[in-house]
Formats: sequence, structure tokens, C-alpha cells
Amino acid sequence: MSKFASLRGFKDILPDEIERWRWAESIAHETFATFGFSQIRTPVLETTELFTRSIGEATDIVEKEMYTFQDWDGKMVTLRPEGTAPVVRAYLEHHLGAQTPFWKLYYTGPMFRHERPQAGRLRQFHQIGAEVIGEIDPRQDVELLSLLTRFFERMQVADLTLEINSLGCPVCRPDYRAALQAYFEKYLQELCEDCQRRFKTNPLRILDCKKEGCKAIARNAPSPIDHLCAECREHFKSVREGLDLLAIPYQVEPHLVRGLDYYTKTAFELTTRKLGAQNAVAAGGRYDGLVEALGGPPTPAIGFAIGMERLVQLIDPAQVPASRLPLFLAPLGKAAGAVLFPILLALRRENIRSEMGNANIGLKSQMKRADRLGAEYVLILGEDEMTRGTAILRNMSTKAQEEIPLSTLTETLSAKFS
RNA sequence: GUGGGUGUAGCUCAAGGGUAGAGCACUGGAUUGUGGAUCCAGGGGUUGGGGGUUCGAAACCCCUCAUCCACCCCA
Repeated sequence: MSKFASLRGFKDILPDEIERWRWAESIAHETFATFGFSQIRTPVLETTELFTRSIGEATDIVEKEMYTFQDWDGKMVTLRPEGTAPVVRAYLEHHLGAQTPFWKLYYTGPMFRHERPQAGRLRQFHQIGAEVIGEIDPRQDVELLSLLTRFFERMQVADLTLEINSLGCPVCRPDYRAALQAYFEKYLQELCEDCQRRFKTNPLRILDCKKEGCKAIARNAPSPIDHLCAECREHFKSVREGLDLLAIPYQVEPHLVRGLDYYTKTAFELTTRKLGAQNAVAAGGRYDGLVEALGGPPTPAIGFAIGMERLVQLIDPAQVPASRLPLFLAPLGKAAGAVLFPILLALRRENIRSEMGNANIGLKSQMKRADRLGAEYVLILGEDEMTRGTAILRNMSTKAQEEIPLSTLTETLSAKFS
């Protein structure tokens, strides 16, 4: 055990895993651009109030999971626990809404929540998120969901379920909440301890309880969809019709609840059975009230976030394009090393990926190393070749070898490998 | 924050009071200058840390730390 180790819930991402990360990120950049999104990068540190205002004072995130501390000047600051509030903050701070009516933005980066780590849950985790600000049309919900499903399609991640629900709006949610409380009041004694607490703080959460007793009671609870106001009902209907039109499979999940206060109307999750208890790989929804809550004009918006660690676990490593090494230079002895070293740099100047062995160790070891690096060709230069004024180029898969004159070595190699 | 599991070689794991082991990986050799396969050899450990019981502890007890899984919650 080394003296220092990373903090609990904080993980190193090592080279063998990074291939999958980079592949996911590059597909994300491509796909999001295809759908008309621009990237935005916001700081990881923000004023604490940004999150308490947006996420909600009574949520778990704000109550017990934020990395909050006092800065040297006395200001309370927080490592961002999620990406939406900072994006909206930037949108307002830079008056983006005044320039064009609506924005499609995406971001990637680390988020921080002080939770107990478990499978698929870390204290520093990474998200790719997308936000569409300034459009109420249900078609926008559909477009965003089509982006989400398209991305996972390109990642070749299968067996995902898109669950959608409507959480209503400030007009209809209080009604629904009251109806829910009226219903659960009859069974209050039969609910679990947690749900008895939820009854007061957030009755919607009872719908999400995993205990069998509560599940049974919740099964007959009033559905949020039956209590939507006319506008929300129409919106939800249009979203479903749009998904049908695009043949995007989904499941209406009346018990789907979101943990952040700012969500309204459409809410959704992309879930899998392959990740244990933390089964959501992506989630999001509408937040039509957030921009206004943060001091801007009434502005509808919708977004989602993808959990990178969870996504990476679902990626089949075989799908990731392997990075190959075209050429490995194997010099035998000091003189050969002196010849090949400048050639190595010349090749790299031509952007030819190449690697060179240690001239002081045996050919066998160098071959072994070349093989491990996945080299397609090995260039061998020993004493015999030096006197002949040639080098041997070995094809590692066919084992065929050819001699190349030293006088034209650089030209021959750069022509062959560029 | 609560509960349970697990900490032994770089990795995966044996040894359940009596000399710390195997497989894989690594290094070298069989092949004085040719990779993957095979065979042989070698290097590597204060058994997570601390304390206790014992003639003797990797093992039993206590504390602590780490880690995993689950609850909670969420990406």
C-alpha cells in the first residue's frame, strides 16, 4: 500500500479505461454538433446560493451532499453538484437570451456530491449534459430525447429503457400533491418509516419507494397524469405523439420522480439492468421555472445529463476503435541507435506514430515490447545491416521481411506510413 | 448518515493457531540477432495499520483505516 491514496469516492481513470472515455466523448461532440448544440464550459466552483436556490433547500443534495466551504474572503462556495444551474447562471450573466431567442448548449465535466460511494456512485463523477433554453414547444422535448437515444445508439449500448412521465407545473402540481396526500393518509400506519417522513416532505417520493408494502399501496395511488392541467396534459400528449412519430420506444412511468425541485412537465430517465442499484445512465426533464427563479425572465427550458462512469461501464471495449502502432524501431547497439533516433523524430514530424526500443537491450526483448505495443511493422537495424547499408522491415502479422537502403530510409518509411 | 461483506505478491485468490502458497503478469534462459505458443529458472510479502490473547497469530479478540455491496438518494 502506497503512502497516499485518492480520497474516498474519488477515482483515477487509468489509460486502459481512458480509451473508452475518449471514444464516448468524441461521439458526444459529433452527435451534439449534429443536433445543433454548442459547447459551454463553466467553472466547477460556484457561489453556494446558486445551488440552494435552484436545486431546492429541502433536497438531499443541498441538505447533506454538497462540498461547501468558506473561501478565504468569507464567501460560501460550492463544488458544483450538477451542471444545469451553472449553465443557466452563465446564460443569464452573459445575456445570451438577448442575442438569440433560444440556445442549445452542452457540457462535459466533473460534478461533486458527498455521498456514500457504491456501485455506479462516486463523489466526483462526470456528466455530459445538454440544455435547451427558451423553447416551450413539445417538439423540443422530442428533439432532445431523439438526441439522447441517438447518442446511445451510436455508443452501441443496448437494453436501455426510456421512461417518461409528466410532473405537472405550478398550476397542477399542488392539486396532485394534495390528492396524493389524501390517498396516502388512509394508509399512513402501513407505510415504512421513510415514507411516513416523505408523506410530509415530499409525498411524490412515496411512489418511488422500493419496499414491497409501500409499492403495493402506491400501485393504486392517483397518477400524476390524471391530475395534469389542460396545458400540461396537452404537452405530454404531444411529446408522446412525437416519440411515436420518430419510432422512439418509451414507457410511461407514472411513478418516475425527480430529485431536484426545479423540474416541471416532462421528466425522463434512461435506465439499464446492468448497473446494479444505480440503474439510471441518463436523466433529465423540463425546468420551465428555473431561469426565472435565478433572476431571469420567464424562460422555458429542458435538459438532461448522462453519467459518464455509468456509460463507460456499459460500453463494450471491443466497439472502441483500437489505436494501432504502425511502426516500431529496433536498434541493436549504440551506433544503430544513433542512426535511428533522428529518423524517429523525422517520422513524428510527419505525424507518423512510432516508437523506438532501447539499443542496449536484446532484439528479443525489443520484439516482445513491439508486439505488446501492437506494432504492425518493426524496423530492425543491427551490425550486419549497418555494414550492408540497409535495415530490415518486418511485417509483424505476416512475418515477411524486406531490406531497405539506409540512404533512402526516411523517405521510404514516411511514404509507406503516412 | 445506517447495515452487511471483504482486506494475503503488480492482478485474481488459497492457506481457519505450527516453515506464507498457486495461477496470471514481470525478468532471464531454452533460440550468441527476431514477438505471440511451450518448457525451465528467477525476482518479488513487515498477510491494510495499531494493540491484545498465545510458547507460537495471516488465522482468535478489540480498535482503526480502506474498499465493495445495499439502504437512502441519484448521473
